[in-house]
Amino acid sequence: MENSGKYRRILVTSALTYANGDTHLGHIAGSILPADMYVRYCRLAGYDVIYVCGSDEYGTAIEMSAIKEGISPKEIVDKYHFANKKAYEQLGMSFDIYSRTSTETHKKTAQDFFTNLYNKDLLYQKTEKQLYSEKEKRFLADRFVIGTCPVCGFEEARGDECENCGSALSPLELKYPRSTITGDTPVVKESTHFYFPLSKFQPKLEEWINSKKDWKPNVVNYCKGWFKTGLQDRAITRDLDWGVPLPMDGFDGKVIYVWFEAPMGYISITKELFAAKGNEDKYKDYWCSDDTKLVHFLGKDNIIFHAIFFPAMIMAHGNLVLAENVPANEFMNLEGSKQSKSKGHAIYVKDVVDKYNPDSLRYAIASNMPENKDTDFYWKDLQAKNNNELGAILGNFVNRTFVFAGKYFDGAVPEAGAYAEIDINIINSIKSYTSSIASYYENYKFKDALSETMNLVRDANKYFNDTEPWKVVKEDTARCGTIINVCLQLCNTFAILFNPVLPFTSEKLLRMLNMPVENLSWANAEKLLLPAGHKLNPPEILFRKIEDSEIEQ
RNA sequence: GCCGGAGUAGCUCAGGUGGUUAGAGCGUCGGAAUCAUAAUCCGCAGGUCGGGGGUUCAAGUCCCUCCUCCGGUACCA
Repeated sequence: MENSGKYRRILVTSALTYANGDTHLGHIAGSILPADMYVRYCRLAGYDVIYVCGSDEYGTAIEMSAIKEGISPKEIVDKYHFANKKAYEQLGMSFDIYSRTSTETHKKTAQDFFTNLYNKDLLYQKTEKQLYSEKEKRFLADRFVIGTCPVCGFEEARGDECENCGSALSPLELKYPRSTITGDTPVVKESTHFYFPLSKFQPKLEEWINSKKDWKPNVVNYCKGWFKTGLQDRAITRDLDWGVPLPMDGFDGKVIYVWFEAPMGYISITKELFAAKGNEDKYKDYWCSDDTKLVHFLGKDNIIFHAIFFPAMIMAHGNLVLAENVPANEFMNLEGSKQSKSKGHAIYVKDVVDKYNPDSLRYAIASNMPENKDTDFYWKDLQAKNNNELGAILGNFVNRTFVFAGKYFDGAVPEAGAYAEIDINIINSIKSYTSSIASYYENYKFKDALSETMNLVRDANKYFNDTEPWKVVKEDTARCGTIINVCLQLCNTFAILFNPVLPFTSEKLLRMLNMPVENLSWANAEKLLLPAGHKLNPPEILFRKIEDSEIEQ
């Protein structure tokens, strides 16, 4: 396998979920499901892999949500952290740990990181004018100031941009500025912040990105676009209450800026994972060794942080591993327009996970994953994929096989006699599919992996049709036994090959086959593991039909 | 405005370095089959590849231009 030479272990992350709202299918499609499929594949392949994720809990937007809902930031993040953690669990996401950034471990990790750079003299301070609300006693982020656009005179222009004429603005340029929260008029006040010298790292970053020949072109080109304009230094502190305080005296009311501190969550959460196992220092095996393959899964809105900012921070730090790949996805829209928390146009996991088979949701999303461009999720698509593909092709094959075994072979695996050519062909195609699917997973081609897996099931149905066991059983029971034996072996293969995308179905199938979960390994997918005489459990329906009435909403 | 991505069959999507009749799944229609959750299998039909211009023996693919959508644009993360 590809990582057996250079890499000894794999560290997979999904973009941390910002804890100011419920997670929706857009998050799942962009950064969570592809990572989960990849990780599940890696486990089956026998790799040493860990999968870390969690809630991103600091920053202005959390404070604003708190004000809006009339509760404290802590209450906000508690509410959404646990809600989202549960939602992911219900969808079968197999994080080794799903934690959060408001922990002591994270605070210490972020502060140590800051101190490390500070002691190397990499950071510098700069004083700038900002808008300050006397009433709220806080500095206002650009987007929380509105006023009259100096260019076109639009009266509702935001501090960062005028929606009317499209001009990029600074809040100091606005005429008649006011706070979007209270409406009061802010004053100009000076504040001193630490800056990270991003510009210094541009040559190293360019060299690094240019060496990545197997990255997606959209990610590479996006970065090159930033290089072309020239990277600028960036503030890494903010005047805010809700965040990680600076690890030094004399900076009261200043916290580490969330863009700088959040990605360190990957590190602190890994620490937590091993601390819980009694050896926190083991995190270093993953974060401080060159033979770790670090893979960040995320949506396109996050490319800048994972392909430029965070790598630069890691270069500055000097003792951490850089990403081996950043397979960014585009967005999954809903019924033709983008999903958005603020507009309420989204499918929240919590609202659908009880209504539908989680595997059907996973399948519908994975088979239309936005790997190359934005895609659309349609309810009728979920229904069609569930009924016409999962139910009709996979469910039906398993069901017709099990019913046959029950009816004619006493619910046990019949003996396989001499194989006919048609038997040998399907057995051989198990092997070739197993290896081609593996290579799709290795290369982050999840849609291809999935359609290839379904193709094997299509072949299986064709095999069933062509061998006509319902006729053969009347003339030649032994031959029929061979056919059903092959079909049952195929079911066992499906339990393994579908595990990355349909984990619940995979388990169910194994139960029906009366096979131990320990058998779940990629190497076993191409083996004919079911011995003759092996007793089967009664079949269950794998995918119930979704009726028209259920999706009309 | 600037940087990056996208626009391909009724629907959802694939189509490194330009090369014979542009692919798949689903849907539609026709046929076969009847073991099975009326589920399967075979076949037909369906596209002037966003518009316009150019390079070339040859363009979905390269160049120019225009339109539309998405992301970023450094203080949302």
